Amino acid sequence: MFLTLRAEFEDALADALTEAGYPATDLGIEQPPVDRDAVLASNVAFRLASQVGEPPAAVAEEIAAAFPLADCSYVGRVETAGPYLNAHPSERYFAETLLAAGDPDYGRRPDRETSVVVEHTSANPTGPVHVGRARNPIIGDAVARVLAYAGYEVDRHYYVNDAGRQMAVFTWAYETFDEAELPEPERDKPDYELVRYYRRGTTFLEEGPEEAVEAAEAEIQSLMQGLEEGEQAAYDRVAAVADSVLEGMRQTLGRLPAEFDEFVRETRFMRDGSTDELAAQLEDTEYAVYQNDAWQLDFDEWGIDKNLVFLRSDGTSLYTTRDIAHHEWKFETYDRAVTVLGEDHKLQADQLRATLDLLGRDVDRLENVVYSYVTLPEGGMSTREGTGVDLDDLLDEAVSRAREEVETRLDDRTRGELTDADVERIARQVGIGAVRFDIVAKQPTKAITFEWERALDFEAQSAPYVQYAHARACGIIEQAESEPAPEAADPAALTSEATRELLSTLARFPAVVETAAETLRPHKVATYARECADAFNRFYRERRVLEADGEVYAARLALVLAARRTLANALDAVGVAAPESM
RNA sequence: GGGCGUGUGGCCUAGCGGACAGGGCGAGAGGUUCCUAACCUCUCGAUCGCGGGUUCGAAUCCCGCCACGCCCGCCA
Repeated sequence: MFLTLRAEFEDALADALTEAGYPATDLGIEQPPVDRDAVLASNVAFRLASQVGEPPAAVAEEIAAAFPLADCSYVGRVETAGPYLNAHPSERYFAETLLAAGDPDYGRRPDRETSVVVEHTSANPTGPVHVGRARNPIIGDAVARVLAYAGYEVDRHYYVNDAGRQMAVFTWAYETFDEAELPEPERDKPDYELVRYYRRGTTFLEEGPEEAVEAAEAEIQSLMQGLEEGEQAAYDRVAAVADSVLEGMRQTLGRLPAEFDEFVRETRFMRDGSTDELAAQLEDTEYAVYQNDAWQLDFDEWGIDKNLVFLRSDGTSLYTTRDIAHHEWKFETYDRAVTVLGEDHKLQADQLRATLDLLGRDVDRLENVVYSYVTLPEGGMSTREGTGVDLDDLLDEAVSRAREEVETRLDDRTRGELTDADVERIARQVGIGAVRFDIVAKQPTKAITFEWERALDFEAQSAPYVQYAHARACGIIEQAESEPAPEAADPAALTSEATRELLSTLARFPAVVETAAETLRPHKVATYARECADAFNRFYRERRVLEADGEVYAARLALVLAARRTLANALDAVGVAAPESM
């Protein structure tokens, strides 16, 4: 509803400006501060005043007088406040918001008939997912969800780097070392079991006797060569390791939840010949240079002073070469491609983009979401070195703390009994939701230092805060004597500031989804969910629903339903569960 | 050295050209005969890293500097 109102205000304001004899460019539309009950405002008067040489407030008055209010159905009133022009909503705006927000699909935008692939996580399958990497699946999944809400057809991909040296080392280590000489696995899961070989192998290569290391290196080299030449046996050996580890990682990521439509293997683009084809194509471009026996691309024209080697002197391809072939495939298959990647991959991403550009692809279809890693107070996390906090441990701890919370509240409950299974489910929704929300609510480019207490705060501004507001709304509806009936409710019965403010907040949800999707910033939805919970909690404290009568009761109950839907969908759009009771 | 990113009360964070910079944590004071107090209300606390500039107007844009992070491999 807000989107419609904004469009209406823009048109009417443009008309008013023309009518008053001003140019209708740059309408200066903004959101007024929270303490104003206007929904939209314009600051055009500032600019026009300096052009015309009149005081801004006088110009604002002039525009207000010319404002075609009669043509508007959602803008009910326009007022000046000094130099500002404030638009107040009509009763119809509130009525339609109440109706729209009661829909289970509230916030979902119409189908755009545009497919987009969101690639995220794509961590090398070397071991358990640790918290340092956890931002990627959480942001990635939220980006995918927000895009889906905004009307895109979304596929989620995990790109598996199964062709690199790391995986060759891992495979060699797995085939070489005996389980008997390894420590006990930290968990009974394939990723935890296998990472022991990987750690053992890398340690051996660093510290082992020179001759043995050389022999190992030869074996690793031959494995990589096998992959490059398309030997089935080589693929099978690597896949045996990669698939097992990946399965363990998939289980952990599924807890967030972060699920994938497809695990796209790097080796796929070697086996189908597309990497070789691409390399040949690149050699023929005017940006290709042959230096030091290796084929490279020169990106001066793109302002990148670092050449990209796309064929080694031995003629083999590199990770980035394969990734370019991978992206050519994405471009053929999807309308848009979004990649969520760590800040350390930025240069590579810029080179990838430049390469696609020089190949004549429309690189506007490719967008990146870049995030910084989560670090520990003492430094970064590493799978190879085994430093860091495993995501499984963080989630377990979050769930267990949430369970304690639920259990201490059990005695104070006034509504319904909870079974043990309910308690467990709620603990999981709340605990994992808290971790997830904490990450998704922050701008990805900001660095995060991991601290248990901060990651597991269940109070204000957290997921549980929003979830709690949702559960309250559910509680009211559950105990109401009649079903909420938005179509029969009259918002005129909603008179208090708190009710009006809540309704105004709910009205903005579709616009928030739109902006978040456009800018690929799911944290905007998280911020909004918090604002919704704030508005609902204030309403909850000030106005009783179940004790009201007649029109007021019906209107408030409809408002509660609207808030419930909005809160549930805002949480869903960032991938946080919305329990009906907690 | 070059490139990219970040710098907002003690701590975390929103805002990224417009109305006195919003929240939360923390500290303090209140609030439940009433729909779940994981809540609400009030108080305390900010040279928006520093210095210039553009503008009627700058946390927001430009330039310089400082601090921190990341990258600058025929690794991934």
